Amino acid sequence: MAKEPEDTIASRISRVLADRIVRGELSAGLRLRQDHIAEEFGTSHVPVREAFRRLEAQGLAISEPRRGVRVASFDLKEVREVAEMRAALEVLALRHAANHLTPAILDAAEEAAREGDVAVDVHAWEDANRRFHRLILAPCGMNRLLASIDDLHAASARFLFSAWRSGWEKRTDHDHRAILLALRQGRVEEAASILERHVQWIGRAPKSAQRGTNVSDVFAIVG
Amino acid sequence: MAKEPEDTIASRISRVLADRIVRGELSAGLRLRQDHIAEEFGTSHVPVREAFRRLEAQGLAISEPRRGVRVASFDLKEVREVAEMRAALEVLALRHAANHLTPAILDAAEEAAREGDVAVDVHAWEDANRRFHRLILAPCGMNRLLASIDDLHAASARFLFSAWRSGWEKRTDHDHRAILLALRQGRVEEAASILERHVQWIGRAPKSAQRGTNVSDVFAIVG
DNA sequence: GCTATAAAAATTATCTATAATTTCTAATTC
DNA sequence: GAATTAGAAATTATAGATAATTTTTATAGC
Repeated sequence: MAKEPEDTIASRISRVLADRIVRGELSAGLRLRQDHIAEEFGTSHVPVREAFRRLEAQGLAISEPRRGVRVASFDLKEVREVAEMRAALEVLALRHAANHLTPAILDAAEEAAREGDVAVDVHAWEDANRRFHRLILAPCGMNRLLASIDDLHAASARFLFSAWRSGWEKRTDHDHRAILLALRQGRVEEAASILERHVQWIGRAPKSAQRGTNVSDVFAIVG
Repeated sequence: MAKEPEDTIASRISRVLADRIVRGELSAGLRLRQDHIAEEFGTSHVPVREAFRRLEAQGLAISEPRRGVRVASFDLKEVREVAEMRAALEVLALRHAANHLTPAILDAAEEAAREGDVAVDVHAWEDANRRFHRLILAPCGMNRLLASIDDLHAASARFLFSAWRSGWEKRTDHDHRAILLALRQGRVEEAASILERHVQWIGRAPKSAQRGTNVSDVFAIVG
């Protein structure tokens, strides 16, 4: 019982590695050695290589032929790029989801927002945040779009975790509430425009560091 | 000499298979048997499996554990989804590219538009079309965004080829010209809005078929 | 003739082995 | 002591082999 969604060793490895990269347990630039990973998972390196191809496509690893795979690095420019892509795609998804949003879904999203507010660490906050966004976007029923958004969200979360490695301050997210309110009242375009601004905020720091700066120097209130 | 960009057998295989799928030589639903492909390329099946993972990420193939890989099918709903994603992302790219567009680039794009107008078949037209879009978007310098757009463009081209399998009528693309004119005169938002409408046109047929319809029943003047 | 079932063939997923390349280490030279 | 180079160790990419699963084919029953 408790069957996993995907069955192959390769997909399991790619999921675990993606999670570690996003959480910052594997830091940018680190070499991913196929034999070592194979040994850890008790497999040969063949499925490991397949997992690498997946991570590459997600933008979490980069592979140079004959020279191995390393954890992708990311600078502020890329974080902003991801934020803008997310803004564009989430707005699209929300417009299509709007008609299919039920009160039950909006209530669940409200609950996710509440959980974000009381989160005790950045991981709990991000988990609630991701649930919020997924809940209001999933009803669009556009699978390719949702998959892209998921990948971009992972990249954003990676930045979030790396920037917030130390310390966590509780705060209330007004944007999420404003989005829900607009949606409940049928003001879809207003919800979309708050969402757009909300997501674009990522990587826009108060005291903005310059290009090429290491990401962890910067702070951003993110969603 | 004449070194290819990527060196591994897996990447070569994935490029060739992607091209065949897009051109319709491998039709939707067809099983891709790793041993057969391995034999064709004179390799073992290991690099073939890696190529499969890449195609999967591009949305050109779907893989079911233990049951093999098949060419992804696509219906009108998915074509429209891709069109809307492309519209959203190309607009984003154009806004960022606008400041970096030189007269030389715009001239090259004009030339690509001209080549599209005189194309003798759908493949030549699509080639010119892709060059046009790439030329005006690439200067945005956002690699992840451009890679996503490329994948979406491939999906669009696949639809185009499947819809146009028989017959080709010459036609002039006014949108491309209008976009260039607006860009030359610095009216970026106007160019973006023409581009958005232009790309969204894909899959919007004159005599629109209903959901679940086979894609090749429908016609659309696409970009 | 059609459906169900069982055996055979084909196919996938993975492991082990190997050649080629890269990276690391240490000795040698200036 | 720093830079260079030669050799050793590690690593990648691919091939070949194998167990498990799925698909196909052929057969038996109705």
